[in-house]
Amino acid sequence: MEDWRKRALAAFPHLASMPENERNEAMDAMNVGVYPTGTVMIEQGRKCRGAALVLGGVIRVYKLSAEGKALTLYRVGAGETCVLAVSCLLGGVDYPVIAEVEEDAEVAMLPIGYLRAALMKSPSWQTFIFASMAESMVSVLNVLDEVAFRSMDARMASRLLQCDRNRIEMTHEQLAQDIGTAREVVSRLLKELENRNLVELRRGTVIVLDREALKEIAGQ
Amino acid sequence: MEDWRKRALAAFPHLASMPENERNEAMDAMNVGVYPTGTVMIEQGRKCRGAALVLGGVIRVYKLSAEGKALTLYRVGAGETCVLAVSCLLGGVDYPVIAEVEEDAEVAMLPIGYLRAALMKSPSWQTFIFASMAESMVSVLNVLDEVAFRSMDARMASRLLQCDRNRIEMTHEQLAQDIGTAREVVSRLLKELENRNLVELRRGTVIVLDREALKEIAGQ
DNA sequence: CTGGCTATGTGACGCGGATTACATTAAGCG
DNA sequence: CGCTTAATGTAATCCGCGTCACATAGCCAG
Repeated sequence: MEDWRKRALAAFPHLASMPENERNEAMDAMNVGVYPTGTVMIEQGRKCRGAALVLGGVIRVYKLSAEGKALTLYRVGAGETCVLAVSCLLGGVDYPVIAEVEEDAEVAMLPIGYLRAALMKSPSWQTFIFASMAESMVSVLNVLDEVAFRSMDARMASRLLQCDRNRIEMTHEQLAQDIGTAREVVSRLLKELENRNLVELRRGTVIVLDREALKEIAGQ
Repeated sequence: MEDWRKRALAAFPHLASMPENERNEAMDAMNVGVYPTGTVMIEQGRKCRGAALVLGGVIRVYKLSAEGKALTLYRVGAGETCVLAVSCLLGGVDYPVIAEVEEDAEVAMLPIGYLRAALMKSPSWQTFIFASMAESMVSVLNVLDEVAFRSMDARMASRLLQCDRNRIEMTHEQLAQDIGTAREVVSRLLKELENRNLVELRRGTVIVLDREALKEIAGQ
């Protein structure tokens, strides 16, 4: 068995639990590739050609304003798929966001035709795709909620809370692009948090010291 | 044939073009009801129990902030379905928005169980549901774009452009709830537009006079 | 260890728009 | 027809945060 197939099975339980012939057929249909950081998988307003199953690495999906301001919608990691794309594929609509590789990503592309057929006959695929769709919808709605109703410091706090091991290895500039503001604003807000001993600042990383207090700021 | 069935066929072409036995089975599974303006179909954070196919009237889907500010995501009219709900249903996630009847609505509820089965075997249903999903995703992304990147006057202008026969029968308060701002702001912006002869203001309605100029303000 | 780059710190300033606080006007109704 | 209520007009003010304009500080390569 090719190497990527093992990784695919590890990353996607629904594939693993599929009848063997069905699984092999699906995997035969996939095109696997490794894309380096910075690769733009999908551009604003372009149709895409398949469902991208991510085996490893991270893809960031974001919107870009006319003036170049960015706002991250969500990230897609191992075991996930870029469903927004799938939904647009199947619905035949343009994909109004940008998807860009953030950490070298191994991706299995499943052609739209195969996926369509699979959705008809395979409960595994159906459950998987619908669950992914719902999940990404919820992500987008959460972003919308934050952008529409919350102040920058609340958004900053809630961004800091989504990290593992209380470290975020990003520059202020990158954080700014994430939550959709200017770098100076991020610096200001972080400095304020550091003064209150809620975070520690290093060059290129933020360390969270007090999650509880940040939750308070983020607001429920 | 019951009356609502005719209306359903008229509103949903995919139903009409379905094999007759399949169609009848689907319609037998539906629960039809008329809901008056103001009925809350789905509340924030509640799971819902079926796919709502709208036969007539309008349902407004919106988000509500902690402080009570509202922001409309999209409206669902005859021939459409509230897919956000469907997506959450199928994905088993909570529905993080509110759906409320804006104009007395006749709705056919298709139980989740039936829908699941139908999606497995019926290309018609599959196409319909995926198209609806993609469409609502695009709506939400457009709202996000506006909220995140555009100024109030641009949002006002683009709101005014989505109307038929150049009339919008809403109070400033309602418009404010639509685009997520305060009533005073709407009044100010509209007055400004009236002074520039782009709209005419009556009590409870706005009349669009110059779509081209509004498009200019809305920004591409 | 030094020059040059990238990341960060910080103040000053301005603008959009939210808020407050009323005045005014139109519509509906007894 | 006057009263009541809902809708609108309009200041004045405030505040978040985006922008500009730099200063400083780590970091790596030569």
